[in-house]
Amino acid sequence: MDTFKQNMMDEFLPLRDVVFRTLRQAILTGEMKPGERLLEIHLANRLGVSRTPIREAIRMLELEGLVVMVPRRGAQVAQITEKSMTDVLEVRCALDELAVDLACNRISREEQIELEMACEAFEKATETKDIHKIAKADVAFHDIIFKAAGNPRLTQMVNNLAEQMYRYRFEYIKDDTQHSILCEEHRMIYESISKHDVKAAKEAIRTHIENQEKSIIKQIRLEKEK
Amino acid sequence: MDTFKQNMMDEFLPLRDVVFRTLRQAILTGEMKPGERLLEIHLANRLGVSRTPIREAIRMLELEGLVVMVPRRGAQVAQITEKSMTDVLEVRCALDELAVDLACNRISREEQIELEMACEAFEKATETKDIHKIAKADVAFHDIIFKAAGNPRLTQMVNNLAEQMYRYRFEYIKDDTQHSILCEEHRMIYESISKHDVKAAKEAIRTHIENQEKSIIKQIRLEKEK
DNA sequence: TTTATGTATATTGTATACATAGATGAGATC
DNA sequence: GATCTCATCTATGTATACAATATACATAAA
Repeated sequence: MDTFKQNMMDEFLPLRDVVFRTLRQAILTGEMKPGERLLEIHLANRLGVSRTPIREAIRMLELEGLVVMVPRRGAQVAQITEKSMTDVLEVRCALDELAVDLACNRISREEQIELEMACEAFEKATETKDIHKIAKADVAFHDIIFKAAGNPRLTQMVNNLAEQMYRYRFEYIKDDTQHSILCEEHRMIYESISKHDVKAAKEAIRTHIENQEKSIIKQIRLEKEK
Repeated sequence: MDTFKQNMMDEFLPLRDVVFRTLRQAILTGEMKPGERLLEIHLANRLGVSRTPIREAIRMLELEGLVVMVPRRGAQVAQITEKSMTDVLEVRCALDELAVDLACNRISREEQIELEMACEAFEKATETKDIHKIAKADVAFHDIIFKAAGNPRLTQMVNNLAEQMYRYRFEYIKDDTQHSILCEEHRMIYESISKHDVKAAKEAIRTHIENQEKSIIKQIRLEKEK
């Protein structure tokens, strides 16, 4: 929970936002386990703030679906089931398809270049075997697509969904037998968008997401056995 | 703002949720205009509660995109531009397509019957010319599709998006020259889903949403002129 | 006349205090 | 020994008090 201080330093934000980020991170990284209760006073003492910003942060987490409220018992970290994960992925896939569709039609010359560079940067990153770096390069690649799609609302929604799979992300990227496949998929996506080939681009992103889905499902089943 | 008492009676909810619903309704019905500030004490006095539940409700509205926060100046009702509306509709269309796609594959025998009945109920409703009734029947029809799609996450997201167009909904339904077209569209959707014809169903729902979009855009331009 | 500065005020941000419902546990009764 | 009752305790829900900051207005200097 020492990310609190980092988030604190980062910017000049209201405490609620700092708390929100801190708790979200804790949930997404698995530091706070599903079912775990979020006791307000406890968190307040822990983070050195009053209950007010804690409560406001919980309201935000609730809307994001990361915690669920039990009446008169407060908040607890939302359970993650295989079903809830495939539900999220179904939606995410549809939104990612929309994003590449729009990007095909709206991408600018500059963005095309950015996308190509991001694609290459990702390949380079895989060579380093540094999973944080790889994850970052991956996000950067997809972000350019969203920017090119020119629909902030879409971007916001996909980001929120993508975040929910954060905790499985690293497991996926760690598996370096997958790296060449990932690079290939990125290249396919980049090329189809460049050629404004909507059909191919959607196909490519779908494959990309579906592969991720398989990996995540595998991970969930593995955890369940434990 | 007297919907507050109604919401209050409705159930045994925390005040924050009552306030949330009340404010959301006020924004969606246009009672609170875009750009209007949400002054906490003001609202608290008006609704007869303290600032705490008001603040928590504002956090929720913020996440839903209905209000925007200006640092140290508080919340104001989000502006609605033609762009923001088409952004929402683009996403909504993609999600609705996903919904019918899933529904085609997952709909049960009972749900098929429900859908047929809802389709007929809608036709009957249009004959009454009672726009509230028509709107309700329309929602019911689409709700069955979401239920059949079997993805609660998807349902939640579409509902949120659909809500944002609430204020234009009535204008759309009021235009009774459109009623026969609406019925026809619903019938197309119902039949394609019944036949598990994914392609046709997606085509049908897309047409349906695009028609709505045209109507909404027209409405926005009309308001702009004033 | 314009700009800068100081002060008052309004409003958000944060902390704390009080009220109430639900959980827990001890003791009594059957 | 089991169950029921009541007291107590814990945590949330709500209200209020206090702090910090932005805005507006007025006044003074350039």
